[in-house]
Amino acid sequence: MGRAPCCDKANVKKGPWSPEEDAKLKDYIEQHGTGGNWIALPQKVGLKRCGKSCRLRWLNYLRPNIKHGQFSDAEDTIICSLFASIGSRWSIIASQLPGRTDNDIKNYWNTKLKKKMMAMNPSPQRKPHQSTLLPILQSSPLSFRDDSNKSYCHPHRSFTGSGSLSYSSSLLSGNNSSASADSFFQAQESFMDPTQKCQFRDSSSNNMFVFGGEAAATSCSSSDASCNNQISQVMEAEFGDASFVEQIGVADNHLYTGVEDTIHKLMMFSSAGVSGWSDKQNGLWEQNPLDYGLEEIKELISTNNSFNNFLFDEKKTEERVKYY
DNA sequence: AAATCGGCCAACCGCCGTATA
DNA sequence: TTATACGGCGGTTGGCCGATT
Repeated sequence: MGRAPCCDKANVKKGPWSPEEDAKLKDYIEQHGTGGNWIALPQKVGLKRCGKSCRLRWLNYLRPNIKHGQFSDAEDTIICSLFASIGSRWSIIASQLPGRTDNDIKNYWNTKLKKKMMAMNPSPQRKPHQSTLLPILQSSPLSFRDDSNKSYCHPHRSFTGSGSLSYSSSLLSGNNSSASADSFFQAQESFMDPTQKCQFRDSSSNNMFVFGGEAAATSCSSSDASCNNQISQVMEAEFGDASFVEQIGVADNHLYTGVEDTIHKLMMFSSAGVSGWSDKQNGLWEQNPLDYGLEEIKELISTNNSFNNFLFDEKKTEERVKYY
């Protein structure tokens, strides 16, 4: 036999929470905690609510340090890069944005950010060097730095090269955004040594991103330096340029290893396609993975159990978002 | 001033994996 | 071992509110 029924569905209140209900729930949890049992909680608190409803209210609204309101450009960037990598795994994405809830991010994506992206890319037939992410990156207070203090920037581009190299804001802030976009990515592609690592730091959040070179290559278990080029090809197919940024770590250690692992596997996945590997026995690939656009990749992620397992099972518990 | 529209967001719904009796 | 509740998640809905006509 199973457990007793959780609550009398006919006698639970639905709809918006009153300030009195909020206060009751908040006071109780602050004094006694949840007790690890949400279903029993409403009765203890004296609320005619379903336990699930209490849980949601607490997690999305009442718990401490919840951030409401405007998302920063840095947050936009993180959301976009993670969405591109792992799709609509809102809880994982939320784990990278302290104070934000999965519900918040989901709403923000569905109502604003997605439209922002669509507006930037009205046609699915994107031109080369037309980046979905660029305008968001453009609006971020970015600076680039050379990880090894060695200058590898293009000599004719306006970077400065000693230690902390600052990216010229003039490239990003031009009136003609598409022109500056092209300039930006052409510049990046031309100066980047594929064996080197290029990082940029979002100064507002102190998040560190890495694209290109060794960082990506060493994330690839095959130690194949071409891995990085291959992930670039995948990203190029989707974004129209090879400059899509892989977030492989953040300075404040908020990034879960599970996410890193997912991105790592995404790289392996792209690498596998190039090397001719396929998993048709499992029905995983019907075509060379490099022939998939990112939307198709995300579709695969969301619908194909094999791929889902491939991406997530190993570190499932690590990926679970900790709300407390 | 009233009606309509559209954006925003809190909350609900339903599914899935896990825990438990 | 099995049936069922629980916890968690993503998708969707519906009401509120400000902007526009």
